Amino acid sequence: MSQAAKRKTADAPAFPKPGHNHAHCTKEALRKAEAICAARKTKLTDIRRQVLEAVWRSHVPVGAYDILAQFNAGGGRVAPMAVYRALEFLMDNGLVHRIASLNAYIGCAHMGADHHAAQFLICRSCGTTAELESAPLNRALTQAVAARGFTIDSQIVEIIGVCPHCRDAS
Amino acid sequence: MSQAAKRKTADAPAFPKPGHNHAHCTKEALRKAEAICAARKTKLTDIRRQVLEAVWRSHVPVGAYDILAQFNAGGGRVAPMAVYRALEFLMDNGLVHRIASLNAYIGCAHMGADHHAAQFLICRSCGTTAELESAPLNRALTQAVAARGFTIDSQIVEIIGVCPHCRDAS
DNA sequence: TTGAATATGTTATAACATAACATTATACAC
DNA sequence: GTGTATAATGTTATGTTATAACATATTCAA
Ligand SMILES: [Zn+2]
Ligand SMILES: [Zn+2]
Ligand SMILES: [Zn+2]
Ligand SMILES: [Zn+2]
Repeated sequence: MSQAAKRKTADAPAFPKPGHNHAHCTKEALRKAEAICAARKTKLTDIRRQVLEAVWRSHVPVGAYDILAQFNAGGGRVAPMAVYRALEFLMDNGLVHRIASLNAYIGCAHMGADHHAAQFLICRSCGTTAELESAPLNRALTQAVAARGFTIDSQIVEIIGVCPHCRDAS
Repeated sequence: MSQAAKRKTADAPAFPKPGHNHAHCTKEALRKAEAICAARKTKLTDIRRQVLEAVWRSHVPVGAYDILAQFNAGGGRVAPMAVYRALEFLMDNGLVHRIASLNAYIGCAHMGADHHAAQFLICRSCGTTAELESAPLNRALTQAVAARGFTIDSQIVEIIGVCPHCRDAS
């Protein structure tokens, strides 16, 4: 394998496939979340874990009220605040991202990498959303912003399009 | 002037200054909007023009209900739908952009350039928001996305930070 | 001039998010 | 263990953003 190919692969992990073993994604996410909270001495309480699990049900961003509906499906009585507070905790701890263009939330695919500067690919066909993580893109962005004399705090990068699996299926 | 400096200048137009002649910005925007609508054979009706003017009151993105409040300040009775419909028209015609991270709207700084793929710098201090328009950034983004097998439809790029004027003032 | 398309008016409601304050749980010093 | 401070959750209400559905008016061309 060439160096170029290696770099490309490193920059471009696979887009989540329709039939993949998602139980594994979820299990890993929960495991890492426990580890991160332990390391940070923050508490992954019941409701926070449940919200994290709800967010990891799939690779499609989920709305706060969708999570709420899941909780209350069996006659529960959870209030919106509880969900929003859990989401805030999870975002503060780098376990979940908010997708601004969808008003929805998704599990962080790079827990522990300490990036509050994620970039997303959002399939408008299946909804699957993946983190991009491209070093060249980050460099270009940093440079373009600096050239304008602007000091960057945070960023929202959400690319809407069609994922490879939906493209191949059509 | 060197080629490099020219390129940099071309890539990095000035961030809107606090004391600039904003009446000129507004006037130009309205003039271009008329021209674009004429060319596209779409109608810049009264309410649409008024919403466009409201959006151009400053370089700070404005919320739909803020626009509504302006209209109704003198005892008017405009409904939210009217504002949202006008905004939809203006966005469809490339005259206004939505800032997803703020749920707010801003006049397009490059009318006629046919870019539904704008990128924004948002000052968290003064609120001033400018379009970025960086060719290297666009190239990096296109390439990073293509490397993932993703077909891009549209993008949301919003960089939050501190503008040069606020930085210098602090 | 009449019919189709476009634009606006009107009412209601959906969808997303936070404020404010009460209560309960946890941890830690004493 | 007891008190006490902090963190977490519960509860109620409300704020904010956006759209659905249907009625009416305007425009424009055949
Ligand atoms: Zn998965
Ligand atoms: Zn897809
Ligand atoms: Zn101006
Ligand atoms: Zn500023």
